[in-house]
Amino acid sequence: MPELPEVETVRQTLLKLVKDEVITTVDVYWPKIIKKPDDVVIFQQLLTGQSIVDINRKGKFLIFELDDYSLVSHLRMEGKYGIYSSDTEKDKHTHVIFHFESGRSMHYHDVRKFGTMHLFNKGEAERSLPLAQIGTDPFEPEYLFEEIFPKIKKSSRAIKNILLDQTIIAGLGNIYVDETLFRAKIHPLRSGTSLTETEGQLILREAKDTLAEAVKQGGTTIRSYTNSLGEIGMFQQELFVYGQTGAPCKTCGSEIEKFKVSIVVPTFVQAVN
DNA sequence: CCGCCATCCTGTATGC
DNA sequence: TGCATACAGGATGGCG
Repeated sequence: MPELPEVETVRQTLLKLVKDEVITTVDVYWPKIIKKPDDVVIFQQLLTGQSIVDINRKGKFLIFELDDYSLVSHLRMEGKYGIYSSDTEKDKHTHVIFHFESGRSMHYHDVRKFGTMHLFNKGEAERSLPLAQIGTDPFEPEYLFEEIFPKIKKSSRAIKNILLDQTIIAGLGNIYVDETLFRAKIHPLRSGTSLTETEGQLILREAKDTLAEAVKQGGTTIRSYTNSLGEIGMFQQELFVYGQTGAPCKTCGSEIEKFKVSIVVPTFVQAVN
């Protein structure tokens, strides 16, 4: 559920809280979250003594830059990081705790346990899965029409599904795809092959603009999302269609209707008029 | 190569 | 009230 703007908000908030912290020990309560290395004990050993130099982001992935390693973290639907004093009890849904020399600790909390962590040697993260397959993020310089539109144009899939495909554009999920297509006035079921260059340019521009506005607002709070200070985002006030089923359209006043784009990648909502 | 689908999870909502 | 079922959703890997 956290998409690019929410992950970016977490990155900025968390960096201020943990920059230069030094990891002493790591507790892992749900080992399946740790995807690499295979052995969780090795994961814990490698992290010991590492300091957090920086936090980067690619699409929806957070990348903790340590002295010798990069820790790639995906929050999936409900993953959250919070900072506490080290004597704070873990709660039911805390699955990983990073203890710091300062006496504070960073808890990874994830009700659905879908989040993932991959630890790589420095420099190897970008060319390894999962990052290796991830496409351009709209805030990277490679976010160019001539790079991306050909990939859209050759796909027979619905444009909504194409925009959700992280190998083509990184960072969009259901919320921002729905908002982008509404703003671009492109129907979500239009096939990639049917889109004109003008429409493609419009979609890519609206995607970036929508994400940029959402980052400014601190993201969108739907259900449980908050940043690492427990703060909610404000972009939900700006939503035209996502979660607006039954509400009047902000541009034409007609009722927002919901329909399913596909079983795997559900729901789009839009106004009828 | 391409697209579809199951899988991983559990809290919340809905149906009977 | 309680139980059963549906639903939400990102990325991966397997299949046709």
